[in-house]
Amino acid sequence: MMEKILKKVFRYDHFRAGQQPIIEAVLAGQDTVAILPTGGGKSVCYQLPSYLQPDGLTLILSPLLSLIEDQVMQIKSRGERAVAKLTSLETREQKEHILHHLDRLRYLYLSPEQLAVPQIKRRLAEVKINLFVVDEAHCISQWGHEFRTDYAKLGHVRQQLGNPPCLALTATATHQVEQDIIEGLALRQPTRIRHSVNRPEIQLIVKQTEQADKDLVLEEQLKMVERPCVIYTTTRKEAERIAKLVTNAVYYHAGLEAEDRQLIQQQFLHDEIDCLVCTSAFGMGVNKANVRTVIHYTMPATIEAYMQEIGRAGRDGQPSTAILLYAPGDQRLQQFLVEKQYAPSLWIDQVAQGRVQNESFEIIERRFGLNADDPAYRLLKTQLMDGKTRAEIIDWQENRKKIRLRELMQMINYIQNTLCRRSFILNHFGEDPIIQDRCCDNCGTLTLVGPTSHVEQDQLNWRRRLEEVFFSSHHSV
DNA sequence: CGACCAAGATATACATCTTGGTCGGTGCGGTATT
Repeated sequence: MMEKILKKVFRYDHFRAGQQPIIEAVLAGQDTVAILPTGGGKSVCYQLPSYLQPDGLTLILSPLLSLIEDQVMQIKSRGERAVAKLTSLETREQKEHILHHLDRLRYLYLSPEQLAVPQIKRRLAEVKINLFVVDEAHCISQWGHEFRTDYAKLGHVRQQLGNPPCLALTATATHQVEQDIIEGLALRQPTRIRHSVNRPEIQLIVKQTEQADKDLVLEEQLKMVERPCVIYTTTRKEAERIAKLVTNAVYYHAGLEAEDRQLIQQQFLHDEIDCLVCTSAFGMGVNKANVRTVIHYTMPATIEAYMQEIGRAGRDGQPSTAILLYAPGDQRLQQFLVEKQYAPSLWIDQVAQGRVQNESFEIIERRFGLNADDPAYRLLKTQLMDGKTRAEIIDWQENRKKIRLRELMQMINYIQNTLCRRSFILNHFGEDPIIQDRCCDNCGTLTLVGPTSHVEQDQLNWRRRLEEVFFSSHHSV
């Protein structure tokens, strides 16, 4: 029966590794955490069961509006019309229309923030929800604690919706992240389906250098690797600087206009751009099969983030390369970025004091010159509104900082480790070590090829189009 | 915390050093402003 639907609705002949047990668990009504390699056909896992159920709704929580958009389009393009999305892009009228006709829907996509809206929550609590899906579930751990706190509240919301069975999907999760997911979603004895996070097609290289030589080392490496290539930097400024330095490179970060971001991503996807220099803003949901190389000009803050980022290489299974450049002191910027996410104790005192005296946040903000858009302040505000005391907040923050600095330290350990890098990572994810060809620089089994270019001359008109975009306007940097 | 930059000081007539300010990532949503 499952195979029939797979063929008829999704036009696939066979299930891919891991899909079947996940679907079975879902159909049995079990809470499930599934760690599947990227591009492993995760959407079939939650879209298929719906056809084996007489009625009811599948809710899908997704981190990015662009991902929601893509998924809805894909579903519609295979002929399924019973799908809708609830985001800030819908008008109030559209939202009301959707909420009044939930019985006609098979799939509803939304952001965690929308699910926190009382009116939406109330309405959804009245209908039968077959499955509560959290896509890119590592966001619960990565963003839920401080950056997008609605992620951390999904478990509570799910209970308010009558405890529908839950499916959490991600490509990379340590046991700690998996634990965060289970707790964050309030799962009960979940079925855990875990595939190896190893990506055998990606060889792992670290180049230690001095700060002053970094550009040279980068250029040297670029001569030896294949394109398409992604270069990750920590700051927007650096992304722009390096994009100027590298032939045919284009930069990408969250400071660009949404249209420019979309254009650049599309051009990269269609092999019209050969080398993309970006911050961590790039990558989630990007499914490009032939990325041959990912270079980190500066390191990310965690090994999980590193795996996510290099995991964008080699989706086609062909030999690929991940190179990380490290100069002493590189971790300091990441350390700073961790610390600046938390409010200084002065703010905590000022705001907590004001709240005790029953003052509005608005008045407190004005008196102490606090910026309502500052993420650190907003986190503090959320915690106070959740009823946490000054002492609890300070304890919590100290603990979180400690955890995150420890994660950063593990990243440093990866860089300075002199044994097999792959085994180091696998161990980090709780897996057994492995021996393979094209492993890592420490194993000494690398293969490097000459540079290649997938960009044909006649495709270079992207430059013209980009120049139009950049020199005509508006874009903020 | 450190990189970067602009303004000012120093010592000399153009350039270098010092000081002080700003900035540094990821996204949702909604509010205030053009």
